[in-house]
Amino acid sequence: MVTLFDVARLAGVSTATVSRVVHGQDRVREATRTRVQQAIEELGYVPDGAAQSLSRRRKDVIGMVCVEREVEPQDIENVGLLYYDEVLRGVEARIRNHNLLLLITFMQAEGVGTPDFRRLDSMSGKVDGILIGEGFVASHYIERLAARVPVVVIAGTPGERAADVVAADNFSGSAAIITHLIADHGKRRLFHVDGPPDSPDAIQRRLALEHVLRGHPQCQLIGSTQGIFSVRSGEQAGEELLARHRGALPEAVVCANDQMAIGVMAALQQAGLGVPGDVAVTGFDDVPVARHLHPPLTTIRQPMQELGAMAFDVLYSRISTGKGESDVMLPVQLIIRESCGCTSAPAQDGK
Amino acid sequence: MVTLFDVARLAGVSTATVSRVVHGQDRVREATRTRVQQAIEELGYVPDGAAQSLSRRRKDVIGMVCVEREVEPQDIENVGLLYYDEVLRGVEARIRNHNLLLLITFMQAEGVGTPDFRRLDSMSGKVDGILIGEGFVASHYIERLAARVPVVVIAGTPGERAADVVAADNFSGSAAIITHLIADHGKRRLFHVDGPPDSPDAIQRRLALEHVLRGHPQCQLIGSTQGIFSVRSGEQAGEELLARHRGALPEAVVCANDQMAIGVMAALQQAGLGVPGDVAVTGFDDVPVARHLHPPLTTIRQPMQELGAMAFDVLYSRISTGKGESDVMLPVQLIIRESCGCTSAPAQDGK
DNA sequence: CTGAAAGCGCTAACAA
DNA sequence: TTGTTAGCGCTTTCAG
Repeated sequence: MVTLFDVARLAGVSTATVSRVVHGQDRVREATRTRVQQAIEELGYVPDGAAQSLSRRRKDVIGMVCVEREVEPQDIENVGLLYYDEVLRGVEARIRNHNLLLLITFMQAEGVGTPDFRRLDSMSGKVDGILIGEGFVASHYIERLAARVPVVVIAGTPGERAADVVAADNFSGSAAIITHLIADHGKRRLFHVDGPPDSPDAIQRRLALEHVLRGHPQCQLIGSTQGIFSVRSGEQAGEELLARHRGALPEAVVCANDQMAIGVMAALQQAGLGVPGDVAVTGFDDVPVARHLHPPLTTIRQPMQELGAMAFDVLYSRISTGKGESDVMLPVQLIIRESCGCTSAPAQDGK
Repeated sequence: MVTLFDVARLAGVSTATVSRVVHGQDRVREATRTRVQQAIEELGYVPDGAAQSLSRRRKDVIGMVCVEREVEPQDIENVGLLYYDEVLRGVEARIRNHNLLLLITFMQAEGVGTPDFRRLDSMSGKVDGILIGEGFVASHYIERLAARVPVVVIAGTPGERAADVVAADNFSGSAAIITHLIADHGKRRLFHVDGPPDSPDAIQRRLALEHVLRGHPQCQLIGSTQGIFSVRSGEQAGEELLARHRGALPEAVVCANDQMAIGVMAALQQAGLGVPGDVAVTGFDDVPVARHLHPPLTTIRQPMQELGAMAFDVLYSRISTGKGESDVMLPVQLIIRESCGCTSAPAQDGK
């Protein structure tokens, strides 16, 4: 391995000088600089990250934990992936600008057992701060991490003790889409495909549903079922709905996310039902494929990239200044397409 | 920051002993061990990764470079994401078993300019080995990295000088799907939506197309256009096709990947054409949503997770033993659904 | 403008 | 079984 020392010897200077030219900060005589640079080039020298981190007391690496709910590892459906993709993009964009690197790890939501635990600890020793990709990691867990490095939870429940939280305004979004169904389409009989009970996002969305229904006594929730945010679980929800309410179908199925909406639509169409003709369906998130579905999915756009970017900003500010904003909420947007019963997508769609 | 030394002092032992109990390898008297563990617990000690790496001369981190082609940063369509998701899963599964961590970075394919270059260098100083997520990074680039750590290229062109290459059998897959179109559906007039010119995958797939056509003189390629593997570029390809061949449509559109097939189908359907009624369409990759499209997409399944897993295995073997397999090719599978004109999906579909 | 030298926190001989 | 100690490669005062 080529070290600073090797370069220094070849260039006939001290390691301090080499370090200076590598970082371009301090003033070094032009002649010396070029000589050193030649040596660096010739040797193909690249500084050792571990040594730098140790010496600088700073890793220049941010950790991101992506929590997965998947139970059946063989299931082809990708659960939270589309979600993380987008969040990740937002984070990455920022990371790049700050010349940091991203250390990433996936974790099972359940089985918060020893192995995953140890992985997180190990991560916490290699990064300057940690982003938790979804807010349903146990608080004591978070506290343990936060004892070592700053932690920001994305899509978590505001009020986390040891960490900052950045989330989208799920409540308003959910209320908006349900109100659209009721007020603009006159839907009365609703069916709800809920998300996992421990998901802060799902909780807010459900609360909004209940809130809106309370304001519209003429409407009723004819049934509901719980999924795990995956396409497959949406399909199952659709089948269950069919089995239970074949005789008197709901007028609209409100899904807690797009993936499940995809599954529900598939199940409905499989059974020969038309969407939105026979039953309207709505999602939440506006994943990239939502607009390409048949019919295009009416949903709520979460600013997922912004979520990632904002989470990073908060984390970075904690890291560098020690200060941050403990609870940030980002606005969402109703995206009207056709699965709700609207006939053509208004300009809101964005393109 | 809590250090080994702090723990040692609190427990009344030397740092070496603490190190021993942290790693559980060496023999330590039971009483001492518990005393040390209590101290660790009390202080919330977690070893510093940088110091460990420096001392052990090993980072326990694998780097992964995801190359993106995206030109317009504002474009909502996610280009290679679905692809990387799957590959990443394969890699992650292995990483996890080996108790390593994953350092990940995204890079623009174009603009192989200074900024990205520096990011890669910086990564190479923080990892034990690097996985390049797609094979169209310039060779001299790869060589530079490979001078420091082992490098494995996923979906690259076999024969890379400085690195090992792991790829799917694109040629056979492409040949199989086109042959299906010609032999089983009697398609004669084909249109090709090609991938980026510098993509090894796209090159193999195109070569297979030419190869098959050569064997079927009665068939003709009525036109072709080049996309960048994104949904948007597929849409544009579809529009272009429509503009150029409205009068005499092709019988089938062969797309170099699923994303573009999605775009093509959207454009065709937008124009009132039926798929596969008026025009058959095929993809390549079998991304998770392929089966949920309308019609379900006939495509080639690349074993993407296996690609990632295999790439990791090769890399790991290079890292630990210095030996590896320089060119590995994984088999692919024809997935017949409905977009090719078949009426129902045979059992091949997998579920 | 450049060099010498003291660590950063941990590991791993080697001694005891 | 436990302690001592010499680094790992780099940054950063502090002198010169």
